[in-house]
Amino acid sequence: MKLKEFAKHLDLSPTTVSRALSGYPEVRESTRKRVADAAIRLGYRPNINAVRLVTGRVGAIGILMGRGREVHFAEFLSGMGERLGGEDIDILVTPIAEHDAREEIQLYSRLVESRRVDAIIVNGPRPDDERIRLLHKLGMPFLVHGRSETDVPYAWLDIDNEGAIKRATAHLIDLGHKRIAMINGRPGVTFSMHRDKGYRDALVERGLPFDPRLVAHGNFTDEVGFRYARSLLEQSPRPTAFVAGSTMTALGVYRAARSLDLVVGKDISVIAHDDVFPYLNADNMAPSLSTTRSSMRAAGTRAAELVLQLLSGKPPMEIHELWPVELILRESTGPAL
Amino acid sequence: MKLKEFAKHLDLSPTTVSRALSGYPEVRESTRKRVADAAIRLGYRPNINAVRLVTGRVGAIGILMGRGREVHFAEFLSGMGERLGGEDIDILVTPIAEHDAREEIQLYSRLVESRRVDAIIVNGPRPDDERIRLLHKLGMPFLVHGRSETDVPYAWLDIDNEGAIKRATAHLIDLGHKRIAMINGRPGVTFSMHRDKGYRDALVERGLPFDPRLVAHGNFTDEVGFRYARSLLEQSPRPTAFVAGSTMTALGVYRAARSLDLVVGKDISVIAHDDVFPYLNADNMAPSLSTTRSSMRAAGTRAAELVLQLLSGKPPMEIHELWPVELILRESTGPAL
DNA sequence: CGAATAAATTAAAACGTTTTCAATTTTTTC
DNA sequence: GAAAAAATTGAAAACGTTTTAATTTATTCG
Repeated sequence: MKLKEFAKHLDLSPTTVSRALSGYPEVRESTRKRVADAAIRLGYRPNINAVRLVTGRVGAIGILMGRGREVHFAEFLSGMGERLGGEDIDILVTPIAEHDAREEIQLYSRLVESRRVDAIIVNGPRPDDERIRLLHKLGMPFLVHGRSETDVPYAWLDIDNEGAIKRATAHLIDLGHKRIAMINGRPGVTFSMHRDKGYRDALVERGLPFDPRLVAHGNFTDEVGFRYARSLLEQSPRPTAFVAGSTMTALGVYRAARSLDLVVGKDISVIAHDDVFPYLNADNMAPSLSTTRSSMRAAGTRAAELVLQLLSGKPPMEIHELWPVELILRESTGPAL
Repeated sequence: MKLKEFAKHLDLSPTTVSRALSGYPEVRESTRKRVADAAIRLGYRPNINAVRLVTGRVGAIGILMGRGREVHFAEFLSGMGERLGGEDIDILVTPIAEHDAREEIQLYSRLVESRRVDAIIVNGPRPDDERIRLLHKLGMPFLVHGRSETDVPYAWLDIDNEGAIKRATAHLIDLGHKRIAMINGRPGVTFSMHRDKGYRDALVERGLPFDPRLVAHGNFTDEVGFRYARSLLEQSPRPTAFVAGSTMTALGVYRAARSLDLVVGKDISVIAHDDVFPYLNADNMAPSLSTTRSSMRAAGTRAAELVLQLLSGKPPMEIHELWPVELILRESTGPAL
């Protein structure tokens, strides 16, 4: 059913019907009601492509899904959905093979230039990020999940990675740990660097030396956690505490400890950052895992909200949000032996 | 830059330019080249909304993301991306709060009626699935990931859950296990039922009784695995083997065993279905986990391919694909004590 | 009551392509 | 070298809305 026939049914002009449905003020209340009812009864829906052509709006937010962080991505997406539920705005996901930075830039260009989306969410930003420069240059509204030092104005939402890890590390030091290992995220990404800094600052502030051999970088997988923890624990003297990038990594650290007959919470302490995944609960781990916690899902919800603000004209520079991170102590941390 | 100006630049009609760019045969090769070059040089791209309006095609595949299976979903999506890379087809993700079946149907209707997508992928089908009936009725091309008994023709791609679990269970029986527990997926979903059947058939075929108290259903989480395994292991006599729905569930089973000082691979055996997640490797678990394996990512890639076939006119009834599942034995399975 | 104003409605012009049908140009054939 | 056939190009009509500008209808006020 098209607008024209639908309007004829109602004995109204397409104009009025269109306005009634999109809630413009200049249509009489009784008319609006009549139109709305009929639309439901007759199942009329505007052709979305026609609407998009004429309004120039697409009704979609774009987001690239890189490989290696699918879990985080899914949670974030799910959070976005929570906010976007009633909004008639879609989420356009472009999967991408992370390795190729050039391909990535091309995909962004395509997304922008073919006008497939109204706004873009950038995740995993780097200190100097070409994507941010590109989007700024092309005038596409975008929100960065995380932060960058790229010298253009941009909207962002981030958690206080530096503060969180600093606090976690300081806590371990206060427990008497002297050799504290850090299994961080991918190198080169801002949030990893923030975490590195937090770690380092805590050491320096309390007069401990910084030993680069105690710091590792990699994806947030069980495997990476295991491999690094294992090799670190075989050193002598071995670290007595670990700061891990994710609960997944912590899983690997636990496994490495077990494989060497070390008891977590006693022989070694572990704190990990927890993005709060419904299927892997820090409370449920054995022993329960001390964490710095910030919900990825909540970030997604908020990010969607901020993008909507961006789209309704709020200047990017006014959208800067830094979330504090909780430190939750459970059984995996204890005094150094 | 619009088609009109762009055409004027080239001293050609919009018609010819349009044809040249979309690769129609009736344009001279030299002209096509000239147009293509100029398009790149001047940065001309057709306005996608105009194209969509006139062609009636959207260039997007829709998929709903339910809660509780985000991990699987993300892998599947990532696989789709692999196939859709060069295709200029987007993936439209609509997150949804799983609980509400009515909401779900509404979202499908919206997706179809507002013509937001050219095809839809349905996941987590149930034996009698209203979504499938709806999509069929509305004439929207769709592919089911999994199977259903809904009485309409539809295209599907599924793995042989029944055969896989039957083989796994039979293997455990052959090892001498008599009380084998099964921690399956959500109840009411076809694949869970197929797995139940495989489990049951294996028992019956080898003359073991079926005890419903040994079967549990729930989401694929560490927590569900732990809770059920723990409570099952506290029964007497306790099960000596577990068939688990996912590696995540197996993690919970491992934990439950450890909490009761039971050794996996010795005191109890565990086989789980492995959808192959990059961040949780069955080989890396301790002990390494025996699995029935089928890559979710590969399924996504293939699903994308099948949808493309559907869109190019292949009849749904000719698209039925059942994948065999490997059984990989590792350290978590051993003879019954 | 009639003019002035406000509210509600409509006709027609976008929006930027693709595609049908017709016209033109080029190539082939005899 | 003209007629016929084939190849290439172009004009104009869709596609289904929203929005601008104009018109009609209702209300207010002196």
